[in-house]
This record gives sequence, C-alpha cells and structure tokens, in this order.
Amino acid sequence: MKDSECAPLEKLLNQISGQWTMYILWTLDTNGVMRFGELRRKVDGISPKVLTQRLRMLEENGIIYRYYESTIPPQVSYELTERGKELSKPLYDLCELASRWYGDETKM
Amino acid sequence: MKDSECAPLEKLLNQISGQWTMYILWTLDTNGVMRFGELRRKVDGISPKVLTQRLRMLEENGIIYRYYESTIPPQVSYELTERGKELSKPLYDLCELASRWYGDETKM
DNA sequence: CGGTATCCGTGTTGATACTG
DNA sequence: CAGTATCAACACGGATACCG
Repeated sequence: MKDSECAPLEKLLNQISGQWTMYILWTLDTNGVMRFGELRRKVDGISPKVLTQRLRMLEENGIIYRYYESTIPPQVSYELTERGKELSKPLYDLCELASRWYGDETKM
Repeated sequence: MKDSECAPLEKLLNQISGQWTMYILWTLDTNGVMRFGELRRKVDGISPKVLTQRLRMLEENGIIYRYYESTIPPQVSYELTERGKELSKPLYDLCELASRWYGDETKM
C-alpha cells in the first residue's frame, strides 16, 4: 500500500473523530431512528450548534440519513445509512482494541 | 455495547486522527525503523514542531518506540511498537472501506 | 421542535529562527 | 541531526439568544 492511499482514511478519520461524533454514531447504531431532540438529550452536554454540525457532516458524507417532515412542529429524524452500519464493524474492532489498551474505566 | 464503552475508542481516534498522524504511522509501518530526518522528508510539508508533537504523543501512548543515541550528531530513530503494528490491521480495514467510499483519487 | 446567529475563549497549526 | 522557542493565524467548541 502506497502512502497516498491513506488519504481517504485520513478523511474518514477526520470525520468520525470529532469530540461527540462517536457517541452520535453509537447512539444511532443502538437506537435506530432518532429525532434531533432525542439525540440532544442522549448525547448529554452537546450544544445544538455542534450537534447540527456533526449531523450535517455525517449526512454529507453519506453516513446518516436525514428525514425531514415539515409538520408543525417540524419533525426531523436521523438514521444510519448502509455506510454508517458498515462503519460500525471495523469501528467495533478498534473499540475492542482501545478498551483492551486503555481499559473501560477511561473517562473522556 | 453501552455508550460509555466507546470512550476508549474516542481517545484512540483522537490520537490517530491528527492531520499528519496517519501518514506517520503509515510511513513507519511501510519503512520500519526511521530517523527523524527521514520521516520529515517522507511526510512532506510537516514542520519539525508538529512532527515532534505527533511523535511524542504516539510515543506516550505506546504506539511507537523512540530510540535515542547521544552520538555527535545525535541519532534518534522511531519504530512501531507491538501496539502500533496491532493498530495497522483494523486501520487497514477502515482504509479499504474509505478508499471504496471516497476513492483513491482523494487528495488531502 | 429543530434548528441558526453571534460572540468569545481556547486549542491547534504553521513558519521561522535558533540550539546542544 | 534532532529538535526547541516564539509568535501569529485560524479553526473549533461552548453558551446563549433568537427564528420559522
């Protein structure tokens, strides 16, 4: 494998390595379809601005879907795409490895 | 898997997701033992300060070794630890996936 | 409800020059 | 050779207030 070929990986890593991103992906992976407010409560402490940023980025990169219904009040739901689900497997391996190294007691 | 258990993963991701970090790991994985100057030339465009930062962080987290010889001029070499090599496997999976998604034409 | 706008403090990065 | 020191520029996260 040549050096240049890890550029996509770097891009992917940059996307999922933001401070809350893992929690968001995890929460969606665990709970399936979720609404903005649910996510906001589950990913405790995140500000709406940052949550929106993360969701937009994940959406733009095809990792989550965004379902918009312009009812009153509006309803917006998020869900992992196939890519998002595909991502959870290698991420699980990394997680297993990270837990072994750093232990499960690690706090962020 | 519970939410809290991805904290170590987040820590690990934060460590390897810095701008140059992947290239450094890749280069070390490919070339084996390397000296500071070699790395600096190979990871083109990186400043010595940032290269040092990355190497220190990777060293502190047990991903690379640092060999120091106080000859004149001094010789410092770096190499992946067992952890570092262990890391390359799941990372390879992610890389394969990232290349498939984003293509190999991606530039950083 | 599901955001956006704004401001601000902080962390990260880069360029450059210098040192043991 | 292998860094460290210094400073400036910028991106980022956090809090809050407001909007359709």
